[in-house]
Amino acid sequence: MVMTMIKIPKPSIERCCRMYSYLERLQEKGVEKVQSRELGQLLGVPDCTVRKDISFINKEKNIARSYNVQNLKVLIGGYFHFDKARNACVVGLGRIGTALLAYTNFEKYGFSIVAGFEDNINRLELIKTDVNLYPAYQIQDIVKREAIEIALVAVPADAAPGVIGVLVKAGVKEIVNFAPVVVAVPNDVIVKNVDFTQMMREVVAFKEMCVSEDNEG
Amino acid sequence: MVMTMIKIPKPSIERCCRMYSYLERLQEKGVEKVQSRELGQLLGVPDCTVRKDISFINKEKNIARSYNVQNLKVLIGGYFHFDKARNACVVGLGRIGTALLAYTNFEKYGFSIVAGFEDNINRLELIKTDVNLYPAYQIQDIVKREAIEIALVAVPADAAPGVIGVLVKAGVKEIVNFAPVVVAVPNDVIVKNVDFTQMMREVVAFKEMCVSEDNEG
DNA sequence: CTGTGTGAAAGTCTTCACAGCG
DNA sequence: CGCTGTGAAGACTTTCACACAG
Repeated sequence: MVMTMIKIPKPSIERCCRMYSYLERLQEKGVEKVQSRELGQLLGVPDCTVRKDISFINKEKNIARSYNVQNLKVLIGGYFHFDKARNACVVGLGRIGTALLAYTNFEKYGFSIVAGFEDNINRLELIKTDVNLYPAYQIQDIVKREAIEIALVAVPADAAPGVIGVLVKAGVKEIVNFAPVVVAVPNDVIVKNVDFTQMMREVVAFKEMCVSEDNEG
Repeated sequence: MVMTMIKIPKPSIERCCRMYSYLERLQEKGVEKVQSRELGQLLGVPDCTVRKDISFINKEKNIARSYNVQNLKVLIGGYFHFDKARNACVVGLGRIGTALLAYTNFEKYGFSIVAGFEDNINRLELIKTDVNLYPAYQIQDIVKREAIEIALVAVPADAAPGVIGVLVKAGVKEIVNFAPVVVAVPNDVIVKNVDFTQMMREVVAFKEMCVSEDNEG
């Protein structure tokens, strides 16, 4: 029942995601309180921006001397539904794909990789993992059967549009795309592109332009 | 001799980087002309934004009927110095690190991976690659000897601050950090964080907020 | 006195709208 | 016409600055 769907700025959403990760870490360390200043330092923004971000989400104002780590985490997590576990799959099991399959942090933070897909049947045999692997033509079936919400796409550039098309048809609405191409999708589907060459170029360009910034998602 | 250092917006820089990749691909395909509309479609922005982006860079106005792919690529590449080849290294040769070592696109687009570093000597022996590998304590020496400008950091979270500190001391000013921590650096150093869990959360959050956007770097 | 919450001001980025060229 | 280039308008984000709480 989301009724207070006040427009919250996109950069603000990104910062909240990062804040959430940081809060998890603080919680693991047993830290109980945190201030907007500290969070701001981490995010590379002033404290007032952090407070503003939180104010978009927090609709009950009890002005205190600092934030309770646990409460703030629950607030953000509840708002974006990070509290709910989600199933994901990896498509394309080359080096990047298998690295993702083995990436242990996902489980820890509420994402379960429940399937891996690969076109090349020979390669399927060779991969050692606990995750169930399937040939690519089974994407539709397995996505539905396993209630997969998120796909990590790590296929070659020329295969990406086809694969993403199939995923979208299967009902996947959240995609992280490691192939260096931009693929058009319906606008209820969110794609985040992670192109390594692109990233190196951006780092170079920012350096050339002297656009420093404390950090960046 | 950059004298016209007019402030160019950061999002604009990012779009230029993506535009550049796209222009490379068009050039490979032998396409000669491209219009702002088409570039805009790719970037998920209107054509006027593309033209504006280009106008920040382009200081000679010859109004024509479309852009020449080759010229535009040279213009952007020249401005951000993408034309110059750059040396990079990978630090941390776990799964992600070795995937990066093997990532063939870098060479193709002007980045040479000239070194890999790893703490665990046993692992060093096992990795098959053409890239020269070194134990981590040699970072300083090799960075200088090989004139390494860029580092891809793929070590565990708790090792990242230390490693990044060493890299910075060695003179590396451009870092892509795959460890899920934000590390403070001097502000002439650019760090781009690539945190997979973070990305999945952002995709989820955007979806929950119905913040669609045609695509995203 | 330290730190949060927030309306309003300032700043940044995007889009409009139209001149000008082919 | 169709498309580029761009000042100016508009939209969006961030930061300020101060009320308020402990």
